[in-house]
Amino acid sequence: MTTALIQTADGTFTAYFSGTGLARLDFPIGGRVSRSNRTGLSAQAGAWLSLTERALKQALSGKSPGKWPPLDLSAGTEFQRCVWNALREIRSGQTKSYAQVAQAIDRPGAVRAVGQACGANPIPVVIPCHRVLAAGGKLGGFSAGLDWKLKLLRREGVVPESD
DNA sequence: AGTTCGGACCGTT
DNA sequence: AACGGTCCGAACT
Repeated sequence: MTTALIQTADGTFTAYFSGTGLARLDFPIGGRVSRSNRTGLSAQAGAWLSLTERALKQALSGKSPGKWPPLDLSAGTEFQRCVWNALREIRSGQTKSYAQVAQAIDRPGAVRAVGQACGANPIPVVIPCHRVLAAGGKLGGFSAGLDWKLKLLRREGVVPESD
């Protein structure tokens, strides 16, 4: 896997590319300053990086991200990939509850497992785990920090209920 | 209305 | 066997 840094107004993300596509995206980690490094990438990875960079910046500003590179979700279990695919169908500005997602993948009752799967999502923002709220439109949790979840949602025009 | 509590549910480690 | 990014109903303020 090759890694590459992506600078945005919100910090420096880290992207991981396998031979199949974008496999992982990390939120900025505090305090390190480095510049995007494109050297040493295969032509294909370079192209994917360009796509990722452009789409990520669009997504972060609440606009339509356009085309993402192919995603490599092979690290996940079958159930997790199922959930992640369902998440990708939630458009910007829309939200679903964990129960609704469970419903959508035809496993009502697997509500908590869905929560787990969301937390295991390797490609946040691209796979919009932040658009999944708790019942009643309440914020729910977020492994990368609730501040991120709020920030992303508000840029898409979503205002969660306060409990 | 709001709050707390308890149990049921299911995939992962 | 234990833990979640949950949910719902019951039983209280």
